[in-house]
Amino acid sequence: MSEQPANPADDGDVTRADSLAREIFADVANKWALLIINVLGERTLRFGELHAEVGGISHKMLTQTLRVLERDGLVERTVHPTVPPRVDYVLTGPGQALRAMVNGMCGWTRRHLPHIEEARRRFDADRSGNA
Amino acid sequence: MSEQPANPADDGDVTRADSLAREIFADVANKWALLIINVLGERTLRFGELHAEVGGISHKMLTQTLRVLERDGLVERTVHPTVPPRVDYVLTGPGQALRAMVNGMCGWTRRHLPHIEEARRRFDADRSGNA
DNA sequence: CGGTATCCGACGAGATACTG
DNA sequence: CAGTATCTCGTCGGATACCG
Repeated sequence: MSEQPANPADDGDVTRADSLAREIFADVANKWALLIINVLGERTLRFGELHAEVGGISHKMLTQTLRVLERDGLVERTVHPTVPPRVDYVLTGPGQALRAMVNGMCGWTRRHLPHIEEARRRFDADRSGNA
Repeated sequence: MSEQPANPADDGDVTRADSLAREIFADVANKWALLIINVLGERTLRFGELHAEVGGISHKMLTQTLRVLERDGLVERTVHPTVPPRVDYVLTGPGQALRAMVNGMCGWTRRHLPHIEEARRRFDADRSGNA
């Protein structure tokens, strides 16, 4: 990520690593993935609990996003062969490291909520004036 | 954000604030917005410079995302009435605070890149086996 | 150079129904 | 209860072209 001065000597691998980083970043930098990581917090949650705690996410998107996170090794999925079935999700080490940042973002959102709300009003007011 | 125990007494405002938080979070929690905030870093950049530094973003998405960020008061847009026109973008206070977290995420991506790459290989290998 | 508008394909994402 | 499959539609997002 970030700046690559594009050293002419070491081509062919920097770019590969960079595109991979982009890919991973895209996996993680979306609304649902971040919300899931956030609610997963420290403790293990079942599929249904996740569904309830995230709120507003469809059954499909939840499984889908969870698979991506599982594939990237951010969450661990444990299937208990009981009936009815029970599946637990828990953050891995890297997942928890990421969660710290996501938590920061959530805190940021809460802290700056008034500021942003006002910024929006001003912005919207300005463009009504000279439409 | 985070857990609202849903106190039965104070309805009607928590939910409004919460949905607003969701909205803002959604504005910010997407690939392009985060990448823009990241490259904007500390210093002011022109539209064209941003376009080049982000890399892979279309003309349209750049303007579009910038407007959202401007509306939420995360970036400040300054138009110089010259010819050819020149437009500068810079992070506001809240924008810089957020950038810190985004930077963290980028660092995280770089650090865990090998781990994730391997996790992916294992995941993909496993499901080839019992397809 | 920066922004807007339009067209259009591709995927994101919900609803529903079925399996184990 | 958890997951997959299919169908559908809305929106994201790229390409192009035109204004200031």
